[in-house]
Amino acid sequence: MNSPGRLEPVPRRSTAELIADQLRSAIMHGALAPGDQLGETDLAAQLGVSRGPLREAMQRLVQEGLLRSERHRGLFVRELGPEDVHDIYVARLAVERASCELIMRGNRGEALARLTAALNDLVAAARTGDRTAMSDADQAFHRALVSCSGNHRLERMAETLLVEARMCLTVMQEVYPEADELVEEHQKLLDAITDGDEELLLRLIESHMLDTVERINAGAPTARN
Amino acid sequence: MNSPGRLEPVPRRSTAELIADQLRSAIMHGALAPGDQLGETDLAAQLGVSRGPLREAMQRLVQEGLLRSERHRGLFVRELGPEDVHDIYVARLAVERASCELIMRGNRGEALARLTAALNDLVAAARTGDRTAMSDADQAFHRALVSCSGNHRLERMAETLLVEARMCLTVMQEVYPEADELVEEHQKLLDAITDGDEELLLRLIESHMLDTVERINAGAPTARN
Amino acid sequence: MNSPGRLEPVPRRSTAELIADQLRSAIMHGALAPGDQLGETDLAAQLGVSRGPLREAMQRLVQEGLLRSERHRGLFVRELGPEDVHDIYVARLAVERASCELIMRGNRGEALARLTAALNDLVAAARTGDRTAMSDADQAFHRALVSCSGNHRLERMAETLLVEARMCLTVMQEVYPEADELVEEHQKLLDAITDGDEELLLRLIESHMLDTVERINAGAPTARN
Amino acid sequence: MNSPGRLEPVPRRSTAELIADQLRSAIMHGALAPGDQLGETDLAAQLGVSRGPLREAMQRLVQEGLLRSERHRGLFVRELGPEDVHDIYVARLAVERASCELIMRGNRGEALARLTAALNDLVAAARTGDRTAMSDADQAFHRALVSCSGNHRLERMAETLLVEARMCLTVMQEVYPEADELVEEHQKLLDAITDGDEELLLRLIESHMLDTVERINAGAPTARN
DNA sequence: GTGGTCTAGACCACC
DNA sequence: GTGGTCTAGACCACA
Repeated sequence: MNSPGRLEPVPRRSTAELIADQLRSAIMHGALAPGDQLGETDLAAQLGVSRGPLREAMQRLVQEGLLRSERHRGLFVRELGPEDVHDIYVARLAVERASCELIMRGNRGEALARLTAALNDLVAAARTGDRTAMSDADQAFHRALVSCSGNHRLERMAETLLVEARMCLTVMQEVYPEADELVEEHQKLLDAITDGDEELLLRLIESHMLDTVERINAGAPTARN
Repeated sequence: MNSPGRLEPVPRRSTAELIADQLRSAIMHGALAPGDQLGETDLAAQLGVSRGPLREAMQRLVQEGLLRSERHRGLFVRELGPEDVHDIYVARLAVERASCELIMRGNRGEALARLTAALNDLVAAARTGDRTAMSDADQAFHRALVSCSGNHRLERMAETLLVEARMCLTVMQEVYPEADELVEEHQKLLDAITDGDEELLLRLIESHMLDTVERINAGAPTARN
Repeated sequence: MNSPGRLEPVPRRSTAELIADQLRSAIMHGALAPGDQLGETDLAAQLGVSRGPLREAMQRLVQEGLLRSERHRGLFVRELGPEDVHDIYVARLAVERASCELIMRGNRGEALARLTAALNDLVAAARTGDRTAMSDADQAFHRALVSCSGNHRLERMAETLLVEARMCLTVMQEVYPEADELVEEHQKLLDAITDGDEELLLRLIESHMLDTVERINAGAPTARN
Repeated sequence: MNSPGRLEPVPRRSTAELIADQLRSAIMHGALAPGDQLGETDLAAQLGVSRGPLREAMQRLVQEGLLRSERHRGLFVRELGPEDVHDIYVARLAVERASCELIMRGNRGEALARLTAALNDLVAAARTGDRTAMSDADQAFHRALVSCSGNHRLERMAETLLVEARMCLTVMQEVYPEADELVEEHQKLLDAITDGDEELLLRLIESHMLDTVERINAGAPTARN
């Protein structure tokens, strides 16, 4: 916690980073839908920047795998098919499972504090019934989970995966679980951490991921890859 | 309200502006106290910037009157005496009175909405009993009041005055009003706006300001100017 | 009041401050017109200073609101639209009205002396028929008015507002009142102070400001904001 | 598997991608060492490209975490400390463990074929005794392992992690295992896959990773992070 | 003063 | 026409 008015280094992020965040968010929420082309001129105008830094930002997203580059054609938002959904959640499982293990063997106290806070936010969002808010809180919970592992590489990998997972949900909103169910699943995860029951926790996180794949691919019209 | 993920211009403020904000906040909260000298080298290191932009930022604060420049000696945080307290609150009265008049003759609906929100924050802060939070909320209320006038020049002038007013309070915390009283005074202001009673509103804002001067200068040990 | 020949500390102002004054004056008189870009290299050469202090001076004017900063594009003289004219004069009204009140309740004698002198200068300028001289004298009268309030914050705020008001006039010279009218209006203000008629004074200062807004926005081609 | 002579689309990769590969390779092999600054002008000249595409490529590596950006200072090769070594190998463990599971439950035949080939290359490299060749073959083995999982996200994540792991080794070459040992460890992994012994395989891959962390951090002088 | 950063504008290749 | 690419030039910040 910062004492108010303390002198701290001014946080100055590069323009490319700011733009990348903006684009990532737009892709995540579906403002830029899978398959959409990203026109440089338009985007630059909308974002109030010139094409240079915009191109740098887009290359970041290409690197992440959120954009697909076709030479001399342009950049497009990557499209997701059923096998992508599976890939994404299996990869998330790998990352979050490792995070869980690290948490159980590490500083469980801090993790509990942060995750409890995240769960409270999720409950609050569930009460409003707002799908977007619920998704945001869901995502924040899992981001916190990985962050609590203390492993920056896992965090880095999770960041992209969470955005991709969100894309899956955005395209097919109808299959998102009910508010009660969503809260309950995360409550169980938290309980397992509280109880120190690692085996249970790993089983829960596995089913949490794999069930989601089932749900999405069951309900979804097949998208092109 | 922004739809999430909408593409918006990336907000990029200059380094000098960011530093100025940081310094203003530090002065406001007393981390840089009246009379303190601002060493370029130290500050630059603490803020993680080089001396160039730091000097530019400091010149901004000199222009605002928060810093005092002594040639070839350095820059110092301006000290406030009783007559400054009076000056500040009389100037605030001029600005906020004008704002009130504009609000009563302008878009009262929007003003009510924003000020009600600000009052709620103040009530919440009062419940915690945290002096700093209460001051912040108090300040935010008045900033909102002036902002609702729609007059950018009044806003600009208020910005500096609010910081100076805060400096007065920071130096002499003991005289800050009780939580109940604070909330009540602002509630009355809001009620007057709701009722459309301009005459009452102007009387209230006047006493709100002049009473504060009394309270501060009564309770305060005389500071050097 | 300085007794002539008294030895007083020479006011050694910083380079940045001197440069800022130069620039402010240039903007005020239209040598730097609204929308103009301020090239660092050129200006530094013209003023015979290096870029460092020049940048510091320009940041002062940005803080005042006379310049607008576009990141990595440069600094530009702020452009004024009709709503700016309104904002400026309403803000001036707030400041000068407060000053008038303080004068009527304070040392009216000194105020009368200084304002009478200022009015004489205005009359002299009116005789020459030189528009710039008249504007200068007009501005000096109002600066003196606010200065007589004895409130340094009001003076500080007036300083910028007077420059902005002058910019409005510079852009649209044709609407400036006739010499007779100008003198008469200020004579009335002075009379009201002499007579101690506060109510009349406030009414006069209000119409003085608001009429000017009317005159400017009526006669002026709409400028971009 | 390409049948030789088949006509396939030429992989026309963007300039930025090609440059990124070059840089990544240079970092991996230590031609660009941790802490080194990447001067735009120099690099552009050396690579025979202009600064635009170079900047785009560098932003890719920033996104990957191989470069660190300091605003207005430049880009630097990220430095690795002991805790980074741990992070990297734990993350690799998560990725490769998941890959192993997928292989055991998927198309084990193809995996065996590709991994046997990779092991043969490793053996050949071991015979030459060339450290770099051994590292290359080691890396190729693990890249193949993850690739056999068929999960593109795991592949993507492994790509960066393998480069980072290689950086760890490059900095501290002396701790790289003996040729015999290296071959033996990988032979065991292959045997476990052949035998279909998933439990053993997971234990082997875990110790393979964690032992490496031990070895590196034991033998290494503490590097700055 | 040097070098990072961004903008603006031009040219060329592809569709 | 649009995007990919590159150059020129200015601002910005560091040393």
